[in-house]
Amino acid sequence: MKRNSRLSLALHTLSHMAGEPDRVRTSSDIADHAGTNPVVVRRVLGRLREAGLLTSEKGHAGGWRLARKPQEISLADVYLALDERLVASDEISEAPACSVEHALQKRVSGVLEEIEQSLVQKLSETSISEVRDA
Amino acid sequence: MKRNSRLSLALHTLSHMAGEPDRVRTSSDIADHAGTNPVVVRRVLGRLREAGLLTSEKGHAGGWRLARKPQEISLADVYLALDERLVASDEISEAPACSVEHALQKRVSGVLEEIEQSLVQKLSETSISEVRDA
DNA sequence: ATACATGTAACTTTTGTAGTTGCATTGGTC
DNA sequence: GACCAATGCAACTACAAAAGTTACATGTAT
Repeated sequence: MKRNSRLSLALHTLSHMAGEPDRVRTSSDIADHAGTNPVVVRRVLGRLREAGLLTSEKGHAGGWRLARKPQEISLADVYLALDERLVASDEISEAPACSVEHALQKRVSGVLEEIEQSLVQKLSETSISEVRDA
Repeated sequence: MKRNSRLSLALHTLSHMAGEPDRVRTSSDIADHAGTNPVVVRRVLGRLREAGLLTSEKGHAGGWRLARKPQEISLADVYLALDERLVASDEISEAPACSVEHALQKRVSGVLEEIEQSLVQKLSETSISEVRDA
C-alpha cells in the first residue's frame, strides 16, 4: 500500500464516516472504499475502538459507527489511538560504554520527544469533521 | 537497531561534532560512538554532505567535518537532508473509482502535508548546538 | 436454521533498511 | 614509487514491520 497507511486509512475512514455519523458501515464497505482488505480494516479500526473513538457490533446488520460526534474526534485522538510515534526514537537497548555518549543520546531522545509532543499538539487542533470539509 | 535510526544517528553525530567543530572524524570513529557500522555512517552522512551540512575528504587523514557553524545547522536542515517525510503519506497510485473518494483522499493528504510542514517549522527552531547544550 | 457481521489467529508476501563484504579511488607519508 | 588509511559505492544478506490472505470461531438479527 504505502507509508503511514494506518494513520491514512484511519483518517480516511473517520472523515468519511463524519459525513453520515449515524450510518453503520461494514469492514467490507470500508475496505472497498479505501482499496484494502476487510481484515486490515478491522485491525486498524479495532485500535480506534479500544480508544473509544468507534463502536462495533457483531452479527447481522452489525458494523462500525462513530462513538462520538465528529467534531469531538481530533487527529491527535486518532494518532494516539494507533500508538504512532513518528518522530520520537525508540529507547536504545545497548548502553554506550562512555557516559558522555550516553548523556548525548539522552539529549537527542529528549529533543525528539519534545518535537513529538508538539506534533501531537498540532494534531489536536484539527477534528475529523474539519478534514471532511477542508 | 531501532526506528528513526537515520535521523537519530545524524543528530547524534552532528551534535557530537558541534562540540569540536574543527576536528576531523572518520566513519569508523563515528560508528564506534554510535554503535553501528562505518558503511552505514557513510551512507547517512553522505546525504548530509549532499545537502551541504558536512564535508568529507578522502585519503590519509581524511574524514568528516562540519561545513557550517553548528549554530547554523537546524534540525530541519538535517530532517530535510535525509528526505524524511514522517507524517505526510506518499501519493496513492491507484485512483479510486469514485470521485468523491478521490476528493476525500486529497483532503486527507493535504491535511497531513500541512502537519508535515508544521513539523519542519518546529524543527527549524532548534540548532544542533542547542541539542548539545540541552 | 440461516445469513451476515466482527474477532482473531496463523501464515505468506512485500518492503524498507541495517548490516556486511569487497573493491576502486584518493591522498598523505615514508 | 610503495604503502597505508581514508571515502565512495555496489552488491548482497539478514531482519523486522506491516499488508495482505485464509480460515474459522463467535455473536446476532431475521
